[in-house]
Amino acid sequence: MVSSSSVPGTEPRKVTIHDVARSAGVSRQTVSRALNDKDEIDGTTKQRVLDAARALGYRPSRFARGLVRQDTTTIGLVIPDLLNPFFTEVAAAALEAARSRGWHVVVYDTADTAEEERGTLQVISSQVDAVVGYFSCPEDEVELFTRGMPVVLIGREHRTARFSSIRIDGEDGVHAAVAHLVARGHAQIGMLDHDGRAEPSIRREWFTAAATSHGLDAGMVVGADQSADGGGAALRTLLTTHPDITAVLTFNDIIAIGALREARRIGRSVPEELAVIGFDGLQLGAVVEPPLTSVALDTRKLGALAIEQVARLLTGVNPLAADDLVVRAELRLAGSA
Amino acid sequence: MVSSSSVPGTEPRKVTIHDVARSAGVSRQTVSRALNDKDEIDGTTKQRVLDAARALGYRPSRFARGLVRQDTTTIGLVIPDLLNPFFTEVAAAALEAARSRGWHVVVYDTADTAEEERGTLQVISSQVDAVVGYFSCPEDEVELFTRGMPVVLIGREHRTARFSSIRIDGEDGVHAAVAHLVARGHAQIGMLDHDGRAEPSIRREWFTAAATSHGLDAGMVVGADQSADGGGAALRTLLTTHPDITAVLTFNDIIAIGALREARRIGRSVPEELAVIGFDGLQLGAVVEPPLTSVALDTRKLGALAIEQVARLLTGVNPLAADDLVVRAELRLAGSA
DNA sequence: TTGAAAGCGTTACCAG
DNA sequence: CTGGTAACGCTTTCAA
Repeated sequence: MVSSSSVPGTEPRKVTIHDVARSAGVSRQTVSRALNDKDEIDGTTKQRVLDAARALGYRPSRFARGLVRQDTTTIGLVIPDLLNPFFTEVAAAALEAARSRGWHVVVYDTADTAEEERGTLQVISSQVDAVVGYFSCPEDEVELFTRGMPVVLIGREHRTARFSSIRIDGEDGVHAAVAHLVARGHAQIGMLDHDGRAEPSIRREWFTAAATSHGLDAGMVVGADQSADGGGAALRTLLTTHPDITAVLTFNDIIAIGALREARRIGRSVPEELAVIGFDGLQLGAVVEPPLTSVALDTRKLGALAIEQVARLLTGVNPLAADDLVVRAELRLAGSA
Repeated sequence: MVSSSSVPGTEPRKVTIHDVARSAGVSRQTVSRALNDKDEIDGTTKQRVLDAARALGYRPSRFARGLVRQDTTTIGLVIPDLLNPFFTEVAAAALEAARSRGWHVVVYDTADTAEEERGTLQVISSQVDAVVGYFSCPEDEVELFTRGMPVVLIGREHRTARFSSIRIDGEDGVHAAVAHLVARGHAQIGMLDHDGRAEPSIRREWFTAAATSHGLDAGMVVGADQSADGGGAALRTLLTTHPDITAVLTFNDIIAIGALREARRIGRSVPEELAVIGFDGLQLGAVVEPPLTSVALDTRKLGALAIEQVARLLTGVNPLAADDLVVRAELRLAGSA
């Protein structure tokens, strides 16, 4: 697939520490000392070595160095789509948490395809010490490739989990959202769910439970494509079949933003004539008009928690139990509901 | 799930290929063969080795492996703020381009601080084969730490460049934007520039040139904080001092989106009473209402070009010249102007 | 089919 | 302050 472009003879042999040593007329040891800023070296010698190194364009091999001093930790961060603001936020949070530990993070964007995901799995184990992220393929497969390497799944809404996984608990948040709407006098509440996956989302289940507990019809749900356009289209569909709906919850903020836009287009003012509540609490929700009310997730905590668990798994001390690997979503009021 | 003993000080010595070999009663290379799916091995032996490896929780050292077969390329991607949608898009593009080459990408988010940038520079050279990204510190410093490693700067709007750098050329795009506004009858056009850096931005220079060439007042410029709120505040300031302004260009889309929101708040309809044109052409511009007209950059091309140049630098064949390392911005009409 | 030996490029540990 | 020598963990010859 990828042709390794190699013009014969152009490939310059890699300059090693040995070459520098010879060029500077010292031993490899001394070169190492000069380059690593050790004390036990004469100033003149050091300068001579440094000059030689520069002249030769020498760069130490990260592999050789890593082999001998086993102190660098690199984790692999696997996300389905960096352009999806939710994953962007999680990634940023994970990067920050990793950086504070001095870790390096290799990021893999699987483009939401099983193929890329598989490709990533194949290569990742030879590049990192642990994996954090999101996989949609069967856990067996993930386990197969990651071997004994620590794996922390983020926000995977699955029931079984052989790995550590950070669970997102939106039950209370969604309940609060529905309660809020009811308190505002809404009696017909719909939902724009996530389309695509086979089974109904767990977020929908939360909605169903909350609506039911308030004695509402929990059946006014349509699937939406995971995009703003998808949210708009879904809202249109929903209002066609259920014209008396006055409020909608959505699978996530992207869909909610699309619904917001659609509402404006069809002339229903928000929140007066249509209340909209998203899910995720993205920063993006603050730039739309009106600002989006959302069942908000603390994405920084999400990322930080994942990295924290990786750290524990890596050292083998006190890994967090499933009950502690939870991030709870909370209703965050803004202008749209 | 195997939990390694969680007693402090019990840090288990790393399992090496040697341990597996001994456990399976074979030599090290036989283990290597089994693990790497080579043909020259008996099925039974292979299974025995695999079992032993699994039982011991063996994972090959990526350093040792990398040392002996030098075939993996890892590049470092340095960005100021992953949460800034512009950099998100660039990062996604770079990831995609790197992935298509089978490269790994270590991402560093410098949080827009000189300190983190410096920290990154210190460690990056020992982790990657080349660097792509954005630095705000003096180029001398960058050079000092990156040694002879290929470095490609993205969209750095500086005049001097000792490294390869992808230049963003918005001159024609901004000219087209101003021409468009003039054609629509706008005679008072302001700009919301980027605040913060010392010198005026090059984007402002483009605006000045374009406005002047149309015989307009190019002096109606205020600085804006790089955020939606900043854009809103800046618009307010601008309209206070120049109430007759009917159109604004902005340093980037984030600021423009803030301006859009502010316009709605103060009751000026867009584009009828105030035309707004952003810069960058972010996907984000499509979800606001009205959709944002923008001098758009092809961020995918930006990322792809950077990776392409890294590839050439790495192999040493035909590196692109400065003239080819340019991404031109183009006016993309939408609803806001 | 398997094993012994020779590196890969670097740093750590002792000598001098 | 400097230089041998021995790892580090793995893969690649080359023999057996």
